[in-house]
Amino acid sequence: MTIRLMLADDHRMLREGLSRSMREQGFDIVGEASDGAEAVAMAARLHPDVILMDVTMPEMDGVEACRAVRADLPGTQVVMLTMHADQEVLASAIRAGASGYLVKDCSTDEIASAVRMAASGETALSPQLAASMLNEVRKWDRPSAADEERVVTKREEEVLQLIADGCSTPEVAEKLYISQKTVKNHLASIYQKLDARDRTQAVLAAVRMGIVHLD
Amino acid sequence: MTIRLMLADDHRMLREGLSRSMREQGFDIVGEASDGAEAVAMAARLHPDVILMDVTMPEMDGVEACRAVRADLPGTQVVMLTMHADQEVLASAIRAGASGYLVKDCSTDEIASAVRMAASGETALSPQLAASMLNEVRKWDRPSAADEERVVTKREEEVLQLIADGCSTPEVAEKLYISQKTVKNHLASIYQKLDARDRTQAVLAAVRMGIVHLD
DNA sequence: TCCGAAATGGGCCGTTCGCACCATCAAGGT
DNA sequence: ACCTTGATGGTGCGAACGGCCCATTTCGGA
Repeated sequence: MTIRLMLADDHRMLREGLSRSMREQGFDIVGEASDGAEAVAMAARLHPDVILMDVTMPEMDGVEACRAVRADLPGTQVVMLTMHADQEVLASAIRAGASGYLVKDCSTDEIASAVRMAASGETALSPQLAASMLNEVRKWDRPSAADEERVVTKREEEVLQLIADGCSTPEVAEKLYISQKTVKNHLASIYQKLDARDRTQAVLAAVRMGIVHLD
Repeated sequence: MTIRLMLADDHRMLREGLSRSMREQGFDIVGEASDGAEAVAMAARLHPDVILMDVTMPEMDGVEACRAVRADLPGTQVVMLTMHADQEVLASAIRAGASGYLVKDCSTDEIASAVRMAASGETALSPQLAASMLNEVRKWDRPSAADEERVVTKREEEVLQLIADGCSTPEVAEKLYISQKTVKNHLASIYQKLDARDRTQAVLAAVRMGIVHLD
């Protein structure tokens, strides 16, 4: 019932250090690969429970290797290791099917914990990464947090929301009890403010800015 | 240099237990509130460094209270406590300016760690929440990861993306080296598949489904 | 081998859109 | 008192749009 662990990293020193640490933690180190392609081939042969995989490797990067492994071996989980808390890479890794994502300066205990979680089907990521993701979420929110500094007026916002909800100009006019011309005037004003040239761009810009919401 | 901590939770038992634990961890518990409104008023009087705030409270919920505190007291950080790893609430809390988000069954050490991180301007969240967020990211990815089960064809997807990027029909035609008519044909096909009646609705539907991306 | 889907294209027609010009009226700030 | 802004409206024009008919070619699966 010991977890069969495989390592993939191009730095021998880190690999051997990790190997020793993980063995002490009670894992069975079944193999070590020094690049992505080798990792994929070795995994197909050894069917490890979990692979600790570096992101930056020669031949094939860790994310690609992770994708390949996940496609071939559903029973094998992949925990990514990286130098920096980069949420871009994190997103790629998640999409590639990684079960965890750790920055390299985390403790042996943390790595062991992440591996055990991965083996039991759970997901883990370093606190640093979590914080990074939170900052991302915050960034997404910034525009809509600009409460009173409205770029578009209340009425224009209503028009935009109705357009986003699927209304045409006549329908918007009907729902707001105004003429089609007024709706067009509001739209023209919106186009200027949001630097859009048609309703499609205006609605997309509004969505990006959090002015309107998709249901 | 000890951190001045305030607690806000409607359950006396939990509050007192937390108070004792945090005192043992070396924090200075300056106040305890039993609902959101009281928490906001007390925070304005005491100016704590960090508030440990429950999400579900009478009078004013934790998220609202957090928003109020963050608006009044820039120097006071808020760490949210919750029963469940609900990413909806998490997102709200983040938007309200929370510096951390913990599930209630995490250890005293974890709470203490999160409070210290918050006090030093960092952000923390429980592993459970991290996993929850990862699942969200995965979910967002599912549609695009559903490689072969594509609702729209590759070509239609290209058209949609260009429209989303701000191109008109003639411009899409030019960029794809096809006639305007073909672009219209693709769009007509898209309208059927996505149940849209114009390009605006089609693009919005595609955005919702993760088919196209906003930059 | 044949069928269907995908991708390419044409023509026609009515509607909608975006832009140009404009006017009126109420509200709020200098 | 004046001026700006927001919201309401009008006319007209040319381009774009969406729906409808249709055809051809290519390509992979039944």
